[in-house]
Amino acid sequence: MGPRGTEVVSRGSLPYNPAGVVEEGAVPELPEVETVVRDLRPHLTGRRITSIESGRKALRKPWKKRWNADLLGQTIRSVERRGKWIVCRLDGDRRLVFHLGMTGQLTVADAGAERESHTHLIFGLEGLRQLRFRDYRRFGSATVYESPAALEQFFARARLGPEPFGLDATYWRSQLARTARSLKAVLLDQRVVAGVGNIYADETLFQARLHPKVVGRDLDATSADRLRRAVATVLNRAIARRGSTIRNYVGGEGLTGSYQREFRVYGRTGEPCPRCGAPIECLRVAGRATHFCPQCQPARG
DNA sequence: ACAGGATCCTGGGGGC
DNA sequence: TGCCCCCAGGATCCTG
Repeated sequence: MGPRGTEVVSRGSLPYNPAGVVEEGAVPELPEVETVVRDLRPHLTGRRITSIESGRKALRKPWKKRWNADLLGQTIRSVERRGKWIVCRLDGDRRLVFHLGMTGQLTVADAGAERESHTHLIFGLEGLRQLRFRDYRRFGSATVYESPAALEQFFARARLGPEPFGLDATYWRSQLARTARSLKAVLLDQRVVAGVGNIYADETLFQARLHPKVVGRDLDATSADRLRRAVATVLNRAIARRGSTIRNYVGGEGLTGSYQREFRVYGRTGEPCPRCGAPIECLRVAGRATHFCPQCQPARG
């Protein structure tokens, strides 16, 4: 049994409000996830989990009932980011891990605050606060790993690549040199570098002045280095703006990001390139809508 | 091994 | 007005 005052609630379904306004999240890539982590950290660190409520609808990975008992009464010791994953370290060495998928939101709210639709998990915290996980499209996940080794095994099995900051130049060049895939596909591949999604892949390629369809192994060392630096530059700039808000994405404190105002190419099809004025084009590359400037990002060169 | 495609999911928007 | 279809794109599974 957990400490006094704790409870496990798993009532099968949480209040659902189909008429409620769905606030579509931004696509959470590294800058958005980093913003959420920074926002949540002061609210979660040192807080004990006093109750857990899980909804009936399954997320990408189903929440296991036994995790309720596993986590109850445990204290959150730290909140970190790894790629697009959010990792909460608990005492007892367990890890509570979230992925926001496409539309996930992780926020701290007062226990009495209105429960919004598509809320799938609620962790009661000391001080009548709650950690809430919403995700209307349910591409996100919440998972518990029994030990740091178990979490590392999961990342290893997924072959999660290195963080995009301070990337080793030799590693980066070799990753590009060994692949026949497009640069767009390489940037989206979490095994090569962790954290980049569709928006920042396009912004990165514009920053590096490289065409998204250029094949990795065709890239010379100078261009490869330019791309490596562009990834960090673009992501850092976005973090400084608290990520991008498209429609109603909110960070962990309910605040919006502003990087979307600085998109150079993403979602700007037909608009003039901010560098040369040529109309931005949109192609399907690696299965994703891909925005680029045909003048600044020539297909060959 | 590698690359590309299908799958999951929901709401919004365009076409007729 | 309503229906149908497509689109958005994270990770992961499947196929060639």
